[in-house]
Amino acid sequence: MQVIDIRENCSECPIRHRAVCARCNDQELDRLEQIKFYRSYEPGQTIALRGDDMETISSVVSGTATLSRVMEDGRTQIVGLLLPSDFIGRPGRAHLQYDVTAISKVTLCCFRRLPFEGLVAETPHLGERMLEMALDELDAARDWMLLLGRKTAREKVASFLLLIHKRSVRPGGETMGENLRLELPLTREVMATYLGLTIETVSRQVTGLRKSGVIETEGKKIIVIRDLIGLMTESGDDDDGGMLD
Amino acid sequence: MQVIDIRENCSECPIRHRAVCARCNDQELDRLEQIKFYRSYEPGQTIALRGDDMETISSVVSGTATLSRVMEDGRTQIVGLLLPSDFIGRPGRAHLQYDVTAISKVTLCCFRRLPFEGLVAETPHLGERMLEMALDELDAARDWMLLLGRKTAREKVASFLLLIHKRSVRPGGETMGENLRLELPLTREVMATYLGLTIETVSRQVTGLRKSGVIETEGKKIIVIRDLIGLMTESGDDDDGGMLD
DNA sequence: GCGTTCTCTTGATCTGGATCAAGGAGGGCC
DNA sequence: GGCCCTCCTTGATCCAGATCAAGAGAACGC
Repeated sequence: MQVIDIRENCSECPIRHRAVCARCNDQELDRLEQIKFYRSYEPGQTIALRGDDMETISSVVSGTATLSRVMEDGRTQIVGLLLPSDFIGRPGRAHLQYDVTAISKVTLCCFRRLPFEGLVAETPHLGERMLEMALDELDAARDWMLLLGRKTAREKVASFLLLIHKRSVRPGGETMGENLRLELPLTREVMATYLGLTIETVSRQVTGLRKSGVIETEGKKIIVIRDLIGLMTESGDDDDGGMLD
Repeated sequence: MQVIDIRENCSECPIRHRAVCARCNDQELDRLEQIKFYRSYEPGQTIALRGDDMETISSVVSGTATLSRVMEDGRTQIVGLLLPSDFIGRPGRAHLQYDVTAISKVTLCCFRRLPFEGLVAETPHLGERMLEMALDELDAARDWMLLLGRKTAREKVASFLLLIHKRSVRPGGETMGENLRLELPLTREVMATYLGLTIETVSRQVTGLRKSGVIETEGKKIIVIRDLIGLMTESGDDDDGGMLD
């Protein structure tokens, strides 16, 4: 792990309008800017472990990390993917509940917890945004509960590809809606751990989706969606994908 | 559904110190008291459906309700149990994401959404408490993801009994820690829908736990925990059960 | 260039939990 | 009391996905 000295300007930050600071005005942003610092991690590196003191909380600026829970015998479930703008840690709790691991090169924008909590108390925009983000994550977690509890392996893999598609469209909005070429930020193993499957089953289902013409693969990490509607059908979700407002 | 006219006194409310209003002082409570009203529902009754306008948000005062997600072909996953003090609805979103169903007689303490949102904006204690509750629910949802994705049927049923045990101890704290006689507020079918299992598997696992001496049953709804440590072992969780602060 | 290593794919077999199919056991109601 | 009706239990069988096993690429170091 590396602490980076360069203090970049918040107003040019790539996650400025989606992160916890999204609603802050210039003055509030100044205060955050004064206490922030950056850290970065290499692929595979542990960012934090369950039970660790959470002295700092942070936002993902770039890269992908996972939030996971491990049973004593080693069985592991990823309970959240952390993509740019996602938040790590929670105010008011000193210990982390999950393991956090970088799966690509990750840069975090960090704050010491106590000063940040003070700022939240004084800055309604920050508290509101934290609540909104927590509720969005709660909805995402509950959707994932449906996936884990009731979907078939095929539906799980299709749903996962749609999730990556949905999240990869957002950043700049470029070529919006037709960004059908996905670069998976995860290995098959991470996918399996997220989907509640084994690596072999994930591999077979990707092959199955390819053979049925819904997707194409280029190497291991690139998936091209050939038939978005077909993929949505395979995912078992009702068309709308939920969320109208 | 029945709207109840009697305006009970908040300060004597059974969920006063656990619900969304837990942190409010007397003055704040007065303001809430002015806009609240009660509704009650019979077992099996639908409280709200996915996509409904959420004109009111509410807290569960008594009884048990479920939050569930249904696939087009009928497969259903319960994504949350709503016990007394739990909150239904979210500020800032007009449409509900899940179906809400009463599974016993349920009484809700309701607020119209827009006035409530106004109050949240002016009452930091309310916003803070909402954030805390949302984050607690997020942790619970993530723990459930581990259960759904990785636990065996036996572990799921044992974990469920421990969950009910944990939640049934809290209310008054009476006979704390030794409240080993559980009255299940759910049928086997609801348990199965919550655990990502079928009703037959739940039944077999309850029988299995009984035959191994960990629990005893009295009729269908009463479970007596004979060996709490054994039940924890069967649940597959590490001993501590997490959460130290 | 060429092992070495890591990840992914594919095949064969096994198994936990689903599904299909009968009862049993209360409990409410006349 | 007796008859439904609902919920639960138990047994028999099936099957999706796990597990076990063996390569096949691709990436990397030297």
